[in-house]
Amino acid sequence: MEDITKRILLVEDDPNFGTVLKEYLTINNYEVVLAKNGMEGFEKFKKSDFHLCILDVMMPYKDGFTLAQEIREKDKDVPIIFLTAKALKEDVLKGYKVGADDYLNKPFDSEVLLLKIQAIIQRKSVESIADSKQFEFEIGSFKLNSKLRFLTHNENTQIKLSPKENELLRLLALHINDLMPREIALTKIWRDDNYFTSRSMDVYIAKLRKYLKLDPKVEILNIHGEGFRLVVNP
Amino acid sequence: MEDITKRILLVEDDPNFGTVLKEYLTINNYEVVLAKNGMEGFEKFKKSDFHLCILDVMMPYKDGFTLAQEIREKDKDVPIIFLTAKALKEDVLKGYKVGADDYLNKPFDSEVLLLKIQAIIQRKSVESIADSKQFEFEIGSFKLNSKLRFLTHNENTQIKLSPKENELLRLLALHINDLMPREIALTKIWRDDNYFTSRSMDVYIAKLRKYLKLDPKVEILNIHGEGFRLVVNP
DNA sequence: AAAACTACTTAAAATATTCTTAAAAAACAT
DNA sequence: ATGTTTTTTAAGAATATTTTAAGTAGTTTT
Repeated sequence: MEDITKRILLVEDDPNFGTVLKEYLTINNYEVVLAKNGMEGFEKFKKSDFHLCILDVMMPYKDGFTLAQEIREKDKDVPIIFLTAKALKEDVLKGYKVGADDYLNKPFDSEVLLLKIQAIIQRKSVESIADSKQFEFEIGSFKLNSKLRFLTHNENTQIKLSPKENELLRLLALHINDLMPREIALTKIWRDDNYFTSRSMDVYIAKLRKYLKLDPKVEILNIHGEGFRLVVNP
Repeated sequence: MEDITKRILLVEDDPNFGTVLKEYLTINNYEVVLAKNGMEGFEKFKKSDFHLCILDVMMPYKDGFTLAQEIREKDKDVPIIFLTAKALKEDVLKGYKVGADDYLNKPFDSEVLLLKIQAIIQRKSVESIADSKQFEFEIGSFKLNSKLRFLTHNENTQIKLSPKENELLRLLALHINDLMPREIALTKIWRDDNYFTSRSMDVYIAKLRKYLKLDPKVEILNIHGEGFRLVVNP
């Protein structure tokens, strides 16, 4: 896990509460940018790169939901937490619809907020392993180019991969030596996790194993009931 | 992030309402155990492991509050939601005194219930982040990797573990040198505490003992009538 | 010391999951 | 439209896992 300090955009129109919360988060090792309304919040969001946004719902000019929508247009993944004084059902629903990751009613326990921040940032970074932009992998004596969809062995043998073969091998490579849960592959690649897609995946695992036979040190192990593990033996 | 479906104990004496609510929650991806009175509710609670309890307040023989108290004695953390037809202030107070996490008046909006369930379970799971995932353990000259489900001895022997073997050894390791009560393993791993699951557990203890023979300093002791103890002798 | 209960051992039976192969269906390209 | 590639479905075989059973051994209670 990378160890850079995480950057938080905090949009809160109450200046007292805003600065106190900023202080508190800063003490707890986050880098916080404070904006005092939706307008300013969006400007600051565009100018920089954040790991998390904390938005007050009730703000003059531009409320938290509208801001969230604008932010979502720019970045569909950044986690958003709403702060709100009222716990109206419509609001909570609206929030989740806009893509909230969490919801906190004021007054809230600051320790809970910290834990939530931690959990949400961590979850997103785990999820984003799969959406990583890495397209080239070394797997034993193989090289996988998952952009051009081929697998090369020792510079001389080139195997063309079908889209599914390619994505599956890439996902295995991203988790190399570690567990690649069935569920992840099914939801990311097949977009559906059921009996038949799972059988389909098995068929693809068999195909990949056939290709990978060229290097006896490379194998795909099954972890019964959990998923698969691409290992490169020494 | 674990993705197991959350288990709910629902105690409701009105059989019609009870089954409908159970259906509704099941559709929304919870695993629901329904009990039709306080007595049965407590029995079912003791036998398994739940993420949330939903208790009707007005029930013959044993009311929701009394049941909640008994549940609290067994587990001081499990979230409890009360369902009640009347919204008497004393009752609400009594409920919170017993350790309610939330209160819902019948008739209630099922969507609201879902949101509350979601929020409460999520909050609790964030709070318990500390006791979360320890996946690697040293047991004498063994190393247990309970994510990849194997037990290594002196770097050279690797033993694959089945899911139950793995969970049981992990639980023993979490209580190392200390008592690991039968009841805990049965409710956490087998999710049911009865004669047969207990016999099944014995079989697994025997399997683990066989593996652990490689290091004579490591043993699983039985504490008659109580449980087991994984000890590492000097 | 006998009775009653609890734990241990072993193996077979029952279940569940994965692997293999091939054909059918769908998607894509010419 | 037709051939090619890719993906899904199917079904039986092979494995892996879990439960059940039954006899034995050990502990506690009476």
